Amino acid sequence: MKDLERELKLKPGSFYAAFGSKDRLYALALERYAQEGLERLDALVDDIGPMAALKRHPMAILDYDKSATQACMLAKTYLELNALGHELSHNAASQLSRVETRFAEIFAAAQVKGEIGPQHDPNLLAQRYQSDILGMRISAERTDVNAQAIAEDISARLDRL
Amino acid sequence: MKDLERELKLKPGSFYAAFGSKDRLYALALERYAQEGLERLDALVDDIGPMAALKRHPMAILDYDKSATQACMLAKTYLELNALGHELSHNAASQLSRVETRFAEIFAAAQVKGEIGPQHDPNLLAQRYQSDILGMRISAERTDVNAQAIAEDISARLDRL
DNA sequence: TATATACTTGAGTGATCACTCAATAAAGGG
DNA sequence: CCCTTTATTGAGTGATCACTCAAGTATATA
Repeated sequence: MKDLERELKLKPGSFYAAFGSKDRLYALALERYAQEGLERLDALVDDIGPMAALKRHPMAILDYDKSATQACMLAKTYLELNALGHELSHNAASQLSRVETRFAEIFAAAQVKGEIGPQHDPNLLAQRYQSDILGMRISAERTDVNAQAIAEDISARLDRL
Repeated sequence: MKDLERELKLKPGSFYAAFGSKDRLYALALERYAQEGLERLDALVDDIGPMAALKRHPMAILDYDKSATQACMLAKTYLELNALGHELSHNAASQLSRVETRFAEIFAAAQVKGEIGPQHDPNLLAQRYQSDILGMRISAERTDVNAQAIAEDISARLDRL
């Protein structure tokens, strides 16, 4: 809160008039975070098609704003607050599901275009893909792990579907 | 601390006499956590060999103590405390590296036995494997994700090396 | 200009945090 | 049995947390 007050140049009273509470603003931040991530993904799909977008997405995540924390804000929030039984863990969980659903839609689109065999379940592919990305993003925050190699491997694995 | 005092039946003074500080005990807990995980892994290797152990390990993690939090304590600690610049994030990071190193050794052993082709780098395989497991363990903490399917997929992928 | 309305201010509130320490009790040695 | 040492106790400390609110300032309307 101190950091926010300084950066936003809002005294506590103004902050609470504007946002209601720390948690309310945090919920908004979670939503925007997920929204912007999805927009970048959708832009990729529009540019290069569903399968190519899924293959490119992991590396795009690593390239995007290297200065910021690499691990997923939704996952971090979920893990941290689920353990405490905090309300906001539900927000984080539903945003994660929202992203997962979009992944599934893109896998399904790739399947329709024949880029993935019809034997695969797009929902399972999406869960595995999201799991891979969460792992990669944790790894990317470590200094002694080659996250690029992991991103490349995630992409390479999509070729073998 | 309240929880610890209640469970350990130690008043604050006794706690600090015994453990020094909250962080000192936490460091011990991180070490034990990593140690016990490695011991279960090594037992698996002894029982069924390196490659079979790596294939079985993901599902074994999900089976072990389902009542507890599924996400990796080392990863959770690292993510949470690295963001705050906290000392203990280094402890968590080095325990993660210790586990990663053990994975690499097991991959190397599998390679010696001819269960994995010689073109693979055991260190990279270990990083990707650990990343997969961290992702799986996050997914396992979500109620709407089929973590078993992810575990099976991690194993299945090892067959294609 | 006069007055009503909206926004801003920052000292202050109660709760909780990790932690301390003087007092007390228990254990061990001669 | 006394005395030294070691362990336990729990009220209390200062720091920090999210948050409040009465007072002050700016803005809009008549």
